[in-house]
Amino acid sequence: MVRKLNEQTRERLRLAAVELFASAGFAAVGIRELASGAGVRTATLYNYMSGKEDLLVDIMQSIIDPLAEAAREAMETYSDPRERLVALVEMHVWVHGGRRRSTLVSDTELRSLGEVARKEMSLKRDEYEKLWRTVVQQGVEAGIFDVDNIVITTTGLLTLATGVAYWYRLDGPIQLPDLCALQADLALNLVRAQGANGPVRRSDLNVGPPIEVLPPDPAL
Amino acid sequence: MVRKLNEQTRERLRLAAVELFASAGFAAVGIRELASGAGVRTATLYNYMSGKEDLLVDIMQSIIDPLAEAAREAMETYSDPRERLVALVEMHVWVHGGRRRSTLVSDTELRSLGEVARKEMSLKRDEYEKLWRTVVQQGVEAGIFDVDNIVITTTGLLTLATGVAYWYRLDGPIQLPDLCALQADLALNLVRAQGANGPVRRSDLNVGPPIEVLPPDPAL
Amino acid sequence: MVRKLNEQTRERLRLAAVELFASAGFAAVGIRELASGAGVRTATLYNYMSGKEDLLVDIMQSIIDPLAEAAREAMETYSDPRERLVALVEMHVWVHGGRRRSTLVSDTELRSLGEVARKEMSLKRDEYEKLWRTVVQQGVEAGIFDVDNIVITTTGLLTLATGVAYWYRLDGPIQLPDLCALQADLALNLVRAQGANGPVRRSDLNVGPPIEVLPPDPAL
Amino acid sequence: MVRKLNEQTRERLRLAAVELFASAGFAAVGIRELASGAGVRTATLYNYMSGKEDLLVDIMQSIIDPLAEAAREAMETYSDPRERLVALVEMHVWVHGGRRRSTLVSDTELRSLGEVARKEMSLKRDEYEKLWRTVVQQGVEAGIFDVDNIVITTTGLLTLATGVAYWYRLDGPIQLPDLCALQADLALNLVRAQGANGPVRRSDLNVGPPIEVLPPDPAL
DNA sequence: GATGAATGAGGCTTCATTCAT
DNA sequence: TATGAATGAAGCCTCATTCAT
Repeated sequence: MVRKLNEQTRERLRLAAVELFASAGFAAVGIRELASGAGVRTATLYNYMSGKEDLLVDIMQSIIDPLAEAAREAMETYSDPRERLVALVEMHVWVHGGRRRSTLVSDTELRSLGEVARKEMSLKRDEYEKLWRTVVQQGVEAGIFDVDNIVITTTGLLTLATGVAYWYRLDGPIQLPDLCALQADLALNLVRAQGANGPVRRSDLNVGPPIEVLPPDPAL
Repeated sequence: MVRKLNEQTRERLRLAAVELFASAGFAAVGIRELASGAGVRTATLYNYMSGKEDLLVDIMQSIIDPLAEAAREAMETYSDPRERLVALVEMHVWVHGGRRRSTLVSDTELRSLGEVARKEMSLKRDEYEKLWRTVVQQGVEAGIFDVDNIVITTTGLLTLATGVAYWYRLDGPIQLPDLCALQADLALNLVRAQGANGPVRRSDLNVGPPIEVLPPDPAL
Repeated sequence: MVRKLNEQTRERLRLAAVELFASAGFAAVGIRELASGAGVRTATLYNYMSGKEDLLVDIMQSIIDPLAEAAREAMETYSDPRERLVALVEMHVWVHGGRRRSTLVSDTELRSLGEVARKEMSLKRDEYEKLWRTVVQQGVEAGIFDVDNIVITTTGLLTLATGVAYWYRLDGPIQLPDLCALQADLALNLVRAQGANGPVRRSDLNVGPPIEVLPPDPAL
Repeated sequence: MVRKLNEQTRERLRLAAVELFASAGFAAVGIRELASGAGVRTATLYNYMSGKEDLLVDIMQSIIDPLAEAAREAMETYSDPRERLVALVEMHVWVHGGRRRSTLVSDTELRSLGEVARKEMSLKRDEYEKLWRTVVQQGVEAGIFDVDNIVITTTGLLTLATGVAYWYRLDGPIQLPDLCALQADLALNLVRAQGANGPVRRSDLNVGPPIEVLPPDPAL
């Protein structure tokens, strides 16, 4: 029954880290702030981590692994490049909108990692992005995407979908599923996706609701 | 010709600051690094600045003011919302591609500023973004942009154009003017810009070359 | 009995601060000296203070509050202005002679305080001095003090009694109680205090031994 | 004609030093402040001094030498210990009231001097004080001073007369000559100076106006 | 598991001073 | 004479971390 307190502290630390890293940046956050955010003394932190970087790695892994997993799921669930694109965008936005702080940190603080961790994360990220590029390519080859430069456009798609982390608020006027749909349409616009009769929109496609990776959490 | 030693140091400091802030983040850069980057001792730095934040403010102003100026020029030069959009995107990309480090810092480190400077910069940025929103609105009202949500789309346009700072290299395979055109087309896609016979591309419009704000500099 | 290490350090720091500030002046004392005086490294100091000024404030409060308290006691214990004056002088000298270093710092370093603390201390000091002035006035009004200028004379009384901090040594030839009596006589001289048959001396009055505020400490 | 500028700077520097040292203390004053007080850059200061301590030494010498000189004059002019005491007090007060900042520095900053200069100044000061003690002793031996402890009383006399530097203002309500007379009376009180019919006051003695050492200067 | 205490290293900044011009 | 530029040393303070309790 004593272990309950324990997990509370661990959880508060996680939250504090996400909140602080997201708002001030990893380098600008001191362990004193982390400790007071978690309601303990600095020395206590070292029962929960071996160093500040641990916290950062945890945050990143909490994002990047589910994201990769969900991306694979999207690829398996759909085969039409337009549907695949929509699914990718929507699960990406789902995570970036639903856990904006964590994804912000994840997207921003690669440089703050030590060499080992950085390489590992970079690899994962590259693989993830390759999936997206593949889909764009498939759309182009299928003649249903009209794209000048595949690399730039893919980057644009990712940039666009990632951007929601910078401004979206779960408790704002827009519901997360609606945001997903809106961003999916933007993505289809970007690649000039074509349907039977001209430009295609999300609502024209046979795509289910967003894959619900990671429950949204306004604190994360 | 001897009096230049001074300006050389100042220039080297500027370059070092941009380079270091861009790659490691303001908070993670120590003044020792800045000093050695500028080829002087730390005490010497204080002949050129009153504090580390000075360097950051300088960088930001070097970007944000020219950007605002060029945006105003774009608005005056063109009246068609599609042309205006293209002009905005192209001068934005011109700067973000041509001075990627400075713009990266400018876009990322607002939080590192003290309260006074932060407010000032925020104001300027807000005004700048309002210009973009106005153009989108005008396009929608004119029936030539097909946009679901003006705010989200405007944010997307800015995100997209700003994103080039994260990956574009002046010395890479793509020429800056070409990048501008490509990004302009992406923007037109995003708003589903319409011409006489369907979707419009940059090449369909009567827009001159990008406004050449700030000469590109691979070091900046 | 092991838990005292802590208080030992704190005490050593207090002593070092008093000693150093008194002999070299607040501004001339570096935290390195304070640290080595306390037998710790500089970083350790900050477990015991939030800044150098803390130490100064502590010293001042250790003097000024007991002084005010004892002054009030003197006023309550006696009603005859001559007796009151003697009591004030003696408790003042008791403190200034018994804790010369602390009082020296207290009297000298007001200017080294930040604005907030300075104002607070100034207020307390002003109130304290007002008590003295009141006693002089009462003596004049009762016709037992012969004083040309009340303000100047009061200042002189305080100057005189405070002055012992500059030269008295607890371990010198003069005992603290004797010093008190001597200074009391000087004070009576200064105001030309009159008794039944001419000038009055301390031994003519019905005054008990000095109020023993703060035990004397040659280190303080 | 160019030398005029020169002397202006030297003079401004002197004034700035006195003003700053008096109000903040030698150790707390930086050469930047001295420079800006003198209206030049820091490097320029070194055309007028060989180090910060020079300024302090100059200030002290400007006080201590004239003081000693005037003390000797007082001893030569008068022979009655009561008159001598009055003359000493009045010229001391004349200087300490007329040049309060300089005397403040002079009395306070001995500790800030290097060993060599400190010893020299200490010697001068000791000699000066010895003169005072001599006078008190002579009064006691002549049976016209009633003093318990010669050393303590002498110290008290000096403390009292020196004290004016801490509060007197040339531009306040009290004229300097009046202040001298008031303080002379306080001194006579302190030693219980006797005349033909009881306690003696300054006005009972045959003493001329204060020796006018050093013209008063509110800036000094 | 929690923490008080301590610390080496380094944070940013100012110090007094020198020197070439 | 005046100063812009540079600097080693030191200023105060915070950093992340360890360890005994």
